[in-house]
Amino acid sequence: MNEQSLFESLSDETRRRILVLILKHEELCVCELFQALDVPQPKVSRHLAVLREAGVLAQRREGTWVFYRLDPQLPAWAYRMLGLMAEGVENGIPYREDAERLAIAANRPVRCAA
Amino acid sequence: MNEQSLFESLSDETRRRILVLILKHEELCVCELFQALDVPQPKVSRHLAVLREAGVLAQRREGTWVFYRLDPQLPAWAYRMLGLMAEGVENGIPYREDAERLAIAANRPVRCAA
DNA sequence: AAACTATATTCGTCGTAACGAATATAGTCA
DNA sequence: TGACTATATTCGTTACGACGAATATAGTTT
Repeated sequence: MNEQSLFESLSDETRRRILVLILKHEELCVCELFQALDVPQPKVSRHLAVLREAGVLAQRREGTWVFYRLDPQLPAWAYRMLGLMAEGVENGIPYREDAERLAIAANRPVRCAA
Repeated sequence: MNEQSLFESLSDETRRRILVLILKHEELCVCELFQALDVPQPKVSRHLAVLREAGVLAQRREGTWVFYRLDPQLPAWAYRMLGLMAEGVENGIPYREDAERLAIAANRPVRCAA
């Protein structure tokens, strides 16, 4: 991760919305994200690529699904910064609606309890 | 301050350099800033205008000098985020050099001790 | 008033980021 | 193999941000 690409990542609202959801849910797949944000799938994929190439997100494939999570190599200060970002925005528009749409999204991958 | 303009502000390195210096020194004038960053004065003024219009910085005039400081109305989460940003970058290039150039800048306004 | 210092703005140009639309790739299952 | 699901990429266009250069404004001093 380099500093410039981290802050460029945060300058786009779609990417902040993705990050806020992932911060709260640890790991999400593309189909959960584009339904939650209510945007076209290619748009989410392009922004996920930006976040991946910036070293902010890491990906993991499982069958046809691709799961995204925070890159474990993210420096501590950056991780804490993302937490404050989320704290600052998560109660506003459109973040609250994103969380609600995620809850009712279709075809979500099954997750084991603990 | 609105969220979008805050993060847009942080996406430019020149603006981050300005913010890191102001976080450490409370208040600086334009002539201190452009000497510390080693960039043309109009460039610093333009970036200061962006930060001011974003609600990140506030200004105060004193004679011909204009001093910039953090906007006191900045939300607490944003203020703490800027602190983490500074912590993350201040030991790298070009932030460390900025601090050194500020220390030897010419024509700095006189400040009273305490 | 003129001269001087400090700061701000305008202008024209250029690079780049985001977009919708279309299409391509990867993996699964019959 | 072919159908199907999930995800990624390319293409052409458009909007916007940053820059250097030049100039304007504001305040001070004589």
